[in-house]
Formats: sequence, C-alpha cells, structure tokens
Amino acid sequence: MNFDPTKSLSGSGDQSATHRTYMMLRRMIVTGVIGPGEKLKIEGLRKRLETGASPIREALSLLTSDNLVERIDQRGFRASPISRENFEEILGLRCALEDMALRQSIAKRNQAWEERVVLSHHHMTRGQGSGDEAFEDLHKAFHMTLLELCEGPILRKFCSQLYDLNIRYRYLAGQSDQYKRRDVSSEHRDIMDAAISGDADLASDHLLSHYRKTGAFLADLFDGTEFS
Amino acid sequence: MNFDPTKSLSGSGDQSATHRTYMMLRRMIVTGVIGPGEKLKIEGLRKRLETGASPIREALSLLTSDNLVERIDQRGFRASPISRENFEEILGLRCALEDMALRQSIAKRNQAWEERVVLSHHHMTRGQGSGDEAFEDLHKAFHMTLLELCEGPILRKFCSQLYDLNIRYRYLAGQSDQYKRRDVSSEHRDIMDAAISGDADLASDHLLSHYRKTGAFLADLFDGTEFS
DNA sequence: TGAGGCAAGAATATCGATATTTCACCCAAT
DNA sequence: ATTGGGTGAAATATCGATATTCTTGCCTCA
Repeated sequence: MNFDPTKSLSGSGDQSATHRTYMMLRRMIVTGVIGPGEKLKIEGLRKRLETGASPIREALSLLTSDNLVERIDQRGFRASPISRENFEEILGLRCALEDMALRQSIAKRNQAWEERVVLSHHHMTRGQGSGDEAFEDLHKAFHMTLLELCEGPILRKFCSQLYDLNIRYRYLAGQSDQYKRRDVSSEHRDIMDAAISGDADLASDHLLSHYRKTGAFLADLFDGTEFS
Repeated sequence: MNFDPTKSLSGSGDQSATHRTYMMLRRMIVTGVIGPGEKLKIEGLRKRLETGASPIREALSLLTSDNLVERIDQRGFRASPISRENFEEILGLRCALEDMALRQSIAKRNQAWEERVVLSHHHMTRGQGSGDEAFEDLHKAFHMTLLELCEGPILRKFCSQLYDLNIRYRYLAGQSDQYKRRDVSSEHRDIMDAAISGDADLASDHLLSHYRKTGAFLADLFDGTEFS
C-alpha cells in the first residue's frame, strides 16, 4: 500500500533511502543549515526529509562516526557542538595527516595522476563563478586528488573527514564567499606545481601554509562576536 | 569501561539495546568469532543476540565507521576483509599517530596522570593470568592511558580505532597467547619509565619498536599458511 | 551444449505502531 | 521562597510486518 513517486526514477538505480538521507543531513550540518549543538529530532527530520524513522536513525549513526553528530544514549542525537579547541585540533591533525598523505602520494606519482590533478584544478578554477556549494565540492575534489595515491584508504578517509569538519567552520563563519575571493588561486597553483614537479617538501610547505592561513583567518572569528 | 554485560548493574539503568549489540558485535569481530569477510545476516544475528532488527542495523552502522564492518548498498553488511596491505597501513598509521599523541601527552604530564599510568600498568601485569580477552582489555587500557593527555579527543579516537583493528589481526593469527608470553613486560616497562620521566624521544622509540616488533612478528604469518 | 532469462526463495530496507524513557512544569510542604 | 515529588506531554528506542531487491537454480531456445 505504499507508493513512493521518488522511487521510480527511470531505470538508473536509486540509492537507498539511508544513503540519500545521509548525504542530505551531512550537507545540512556542514553548511550550517543545521546549527552546532542543535537537537536532531527524528520526527521533525522525518517530515522534513520525507522518509521514515529507520533511514534517519541509520544516517545519524553513520554521521556519528564522522564526528558531525553526537549520540546521547537514550536521549537522541544532536549536531556536534563547536569550540575553539575543537577547531584547533582539527587544523593541527589535518596538517599532520595531509602532510603525510601528500608526501606518500607524490612519491608514487605518475602521469595519469598528474593529469587528474591538473584537471581537477582546472575545474575548480572554473567553478569560482558557481554557487558556494558547487565550488566547495570542486575544492574538496582538488585537495583529495592530491592525496589520491597515498598508501591506503584509511588515511584518505581520515583526511576526508577532517576536511569536512574544517569546511564546516568556514560555512559557520559565513566566510565562504570571502574565502573564494581571497587570493587563494595562487596558493593552489603553488601546491599543484610543486606536487607535479615532485618536490614534496615544497608542496607540503605550500599546503600547510595554505591551511594555516585559512586557519588563522577563521580563528580570529572566535574572538569576535558570536560562536556560542 | 565495560562492565558486566548483564543488564542489572545496581542502580544505574540499562544501556540501550543498540549499545549492547554494538559492544557484542565488536568483540565478536575483533576476536574472530566472526571471521573476515563473513556475511552478517540480520536475521541470524537477531536470533543469536536476542534482539530486534533495528538495534542490529544501527550497531552495524556504527561499526562501519570503525572500519570493522563494510556496508554494501542494498546488499547488507559484512565483516571487513583482511589483507597484508591493510595490516601494513594500520601499523604505519598507528606508529605515526601514537607517536604524535604520546609526545603531546608527555608534554602535559602531571602527577595524577603518572599515577594512572603506573596503576594501569600494574593491573595489566597482574592480568596476565586471566583469559585472553580480559588481558587484552587491560592492555588496551594501559596504552590508552599513556595517550590520555594528548591534545584532543579526535586523535584519541583514531588511536583507539587503530588499536582495535590491529588487535584483530593478532586474534585472527591466534597468537594472543604467544604474545602474552613473549617478553613484552620489559618493553612495557621501558615505555612507562621513559614516559613518566618525561623523556618523550625515548618513550616514543620504545613504543614504536614495541609495535614494530609485534608487527614484524605478525607479518610473517601472512607468508606462512592461511589468511584467505 | 551453452547462453539467456524467468521464477521461486531468501535477505534487505523500510514503514507504522508501541512501550519506555526523559523533560518540563506545577503544586504542596517546609 | 525554595526544594521535592509527582504528573502529563514529548521524544526515543524498539518491535513486528511488509514491500523491494538480490540470488540462485532451472528451463528453454538457439
């Protein structure tokens, strides 16, 4: 007795409701549509996302391990709170792990990889005209491509998680625009050029300084007004 | 932090069924009761663990992010497979992250921490007579106590995850016994002494050599007989 | 004989409903 | 006035049932 019109989207395979829900919730939390510390009520989300309770609970469980959602036993879920300490830990870990991953990746570089790096950089440059979210996707793709050849999937996963956590702070600060306009292009180009030429030390320097610059920029906001 | 699985712990209420299920499944996978790559059928687990399908699905989702379980969209869950590459990545990452965490921890050391380290070491030494699982819990507690003061919870969580993944290989190799009997006591003592005296370099050396020794030992097993 | 496809069976994903638990508020008693 | 207890409302955790999807084995047709 159950017709779901969204389910019959021409032959091309749907993903599971859980996966859809996971992606939507993640985006909502990262972009700040759902604020830090906000209570995530099943019933509310059920209506908002037009799905049942089970997919939502599962998606939230998944997000828990991404450190985007906290589970309070017997008391539901809430979006992870933010804090200066949290931000600083993310930045520090990110620098350490991406440094490691980038060096491994460069060590194993080959032509196909170099081409993918150039391409993703190009796409990102092009995407500066698009909306914030579209640009951020391309931006992430570029950074992840740089790490693509690193030793293993676990490290890549950690980096990806930390990336999302970091981006979240940028969205919350509402500075995504400003960031895009900052002269970040040259920083990206420096990283890319060094990586492709195989100079791991230089590439890592550029990468970390890129992160720390953005980091210092955001850290100031904590001293400013908001941020409970 | 895990007490007796029977629910009636005086006064303090039960944990949720999801949490119980999570702990049980995790233990079963880590200790090899559930083998690598094994299909995890909801219905089977439902009967085996005497609970409903929802808690099991949620527990499996949680385990997915610990890299102990893989989710195959629309095709259920399976215990993560093992491989030499996977093992080596775990070992390498573990060395890198625990090195970092241990140094941070030592840098912030204080008397209360030193006492906890000594105590957990003592408990571990004592526990060598107990069963494998009991000893492994104490062993983990000791190592995690060493990292207790590190900068943040994310790093600790990563270390804890990697620890479990590593231990799993030891169980799968069926060498937990042998490990216990190896002269691991002196290695632990060296680590502890260096940590407490504040010599981060020395402590880290001891810790990493401790891991690598065990690592080399296990790696040989891959060349030996089994391991699908 | 082999490839392709259909059908039955099994397993998953999801829904709706219910039993517990928690939370917020009010009232009484000191 | 403040604390303690109790009550009702809201939300969660869990269960049982159903719709969907995948798998496997068999049968037909070239």
